[in-house]
This record gives sequence, C-alpha cells and structure tokens, in this order.
Amino acid sequence: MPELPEVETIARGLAKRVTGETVDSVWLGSKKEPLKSSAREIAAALEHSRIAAVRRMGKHIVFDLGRDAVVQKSVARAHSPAESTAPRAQWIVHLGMTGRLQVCEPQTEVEKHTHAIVRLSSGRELRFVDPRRFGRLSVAKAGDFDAGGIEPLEIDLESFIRLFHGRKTPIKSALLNQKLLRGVGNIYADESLFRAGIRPRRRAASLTREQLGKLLVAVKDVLKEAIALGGSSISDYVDADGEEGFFQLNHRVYGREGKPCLVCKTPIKRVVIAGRSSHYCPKCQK
DNA sequence: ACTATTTCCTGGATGC
DNA sequence: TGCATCCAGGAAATAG
Repeated sequence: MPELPEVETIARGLAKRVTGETVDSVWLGSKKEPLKSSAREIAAALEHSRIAAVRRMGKHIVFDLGRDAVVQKSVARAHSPAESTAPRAQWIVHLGMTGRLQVCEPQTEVEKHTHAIVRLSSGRELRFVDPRRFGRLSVAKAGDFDAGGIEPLEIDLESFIRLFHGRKTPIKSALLNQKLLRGVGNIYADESLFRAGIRPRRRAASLTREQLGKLLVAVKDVLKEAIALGGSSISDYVDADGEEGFFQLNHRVYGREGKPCLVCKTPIKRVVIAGRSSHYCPKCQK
C-alpha cells in the first residue's frame, strides 16, 4: 500500500542510486499485465537513455529520460546540443499494492514475480517485482504524463475547499479520489480524518470551511510526519534500500479496530466505505 | 456529470 | 496438518 509518503521515500532512494545512469537494455516479463504502454514502446524509450531524474507525482514514480552520451554525440552533429540533452521521455511506475523497485547486482537471484529488469551501464540492475500485479508501467513523451489531481502538500486552502464543493460522496471517498488530490490512500485518509475530528462517512459538501481548514492541516501534517519517518511499513513495504519505515508506530486509528482511542479510550470502530476499511473514533470524530 | 459497485491479483491469516 | 475461504486495497471498468 505505498501511498504518497512511501512513494516519496522510494523515489528519493532511487534518485540517489540511479540518477545519471544509462540504460543498456530492458527485459519485460510480460507483454500485457503490468504494462500500460506496449512493451516495445517501453523498451524503446528506456534503452540507451540516461536517467536524468527520479521524482514522485501522486503515487507514481517518474523517471525523466534523456539521451545517452553516444546518441548525444551523433545527434549533436546534426542538431543543436540543447535539443539533444533535454529529457525526451518519461518512464512512469505505479507500485499498486505490492510493487517494489530494487537496485541490485546482476547475480542477485531473480525473485518470483519479477516483471521487468532494467540493465544499467554500471552493471547494476533495476528490477520491478510485484506479486499482486496491481502495479503499472508506462512511458510518455517528456512532460506529457498527467498524474491527475493536485499535490496535497502544495494545495492552498481555497483550492482545497473548492475540491469538495457540492460533492455528496463521503469525505473519505473524496480524499481517496486521485482526480481531486493525488497521493492520499487508505491509511493517511483515516489518520487525517481522525486528527481533524471528522467522521469518514460525513458528506464532503456538508463540511464547514473551518472543518476543511482543519482537515487540510491534518492531511499535510500527517503526510509530512510520515515522510520524515520513511513511510509506514505494514505488510511488505520497504524502501529502495530495503529499509522499513516507522510511521506505522504513529497510526492512531488505522488497523486499531477495537483498541482504545489514544485520546479518549473509546474503542476504535471499523466500517467499510467504498469497499475500503475505514477506522475512526466514534467519540472524537463527528 | 456524479456516485457506487465490481473487478483484477496473490499471499498470508483464519477456520473447521 | 491440510484445505477452503476470506481479506488486504489502488484504480480502472462497469452499472446506475
């Protein structure tokens, strides 16, 4: 369940180890399942490209791809140098529920459910492993990829209020809607609503400006605290170094059904909203 | 134009 | 111990 803080942690770790590397070749295990673009397009975009940057957009990891030195030289003769060095494509990875990107030596045993192997000029490999196959790989022209929604850590209060205007859907569902805010998932939606004192089933449109103001502060605080702790390690999440995050120790409602509320001791409730388990304190949240 | 529900997928947990 | 069933959930697809 990598959400914004986990994806941010992973993207930072990957940026540290693969920025500047050139892709020699690519192996894709399947022609379809995890691929949103065709295998041919993905391989063509990656091979002989230089990884100029790795960054996060919502829950997506974006690799900005430029041309490698050899191609650059030949292109520079015919075109302007500026044209040849500008990033020309992007490789976009969504980890789904169980996806991982690991950087390893080629002799490292290939794990079960490895769907892609990107061979780097340093000899190391970047592998995409995803048992549940909810993850997705795609490519786009530089700047073309649209992750939808607005980054929750960048949005201002008025825009945040506007997002929920007139929406009858439960606020929990609205927070999970990536076309509104991008990056908030089930854990951080529950934790944010608890901190803001708002029940997950409340209709988005019924919230006052004051409540939405509180919610926005809660969302930003929760995400920032989680990033600082390297994300939440539940089930099999580890970052690019194989390190676990620690924010799960700070969860106040998620996964605490029946346990006493840390504020008022009332047992935490769990209900299903939009097919997602949602945890809240019936006394602290109205 | 929205909103709600179903589907995809596997491993780990649970129950008998 | 073994086997069946349930559950986790992001996002696309489908239904209303």
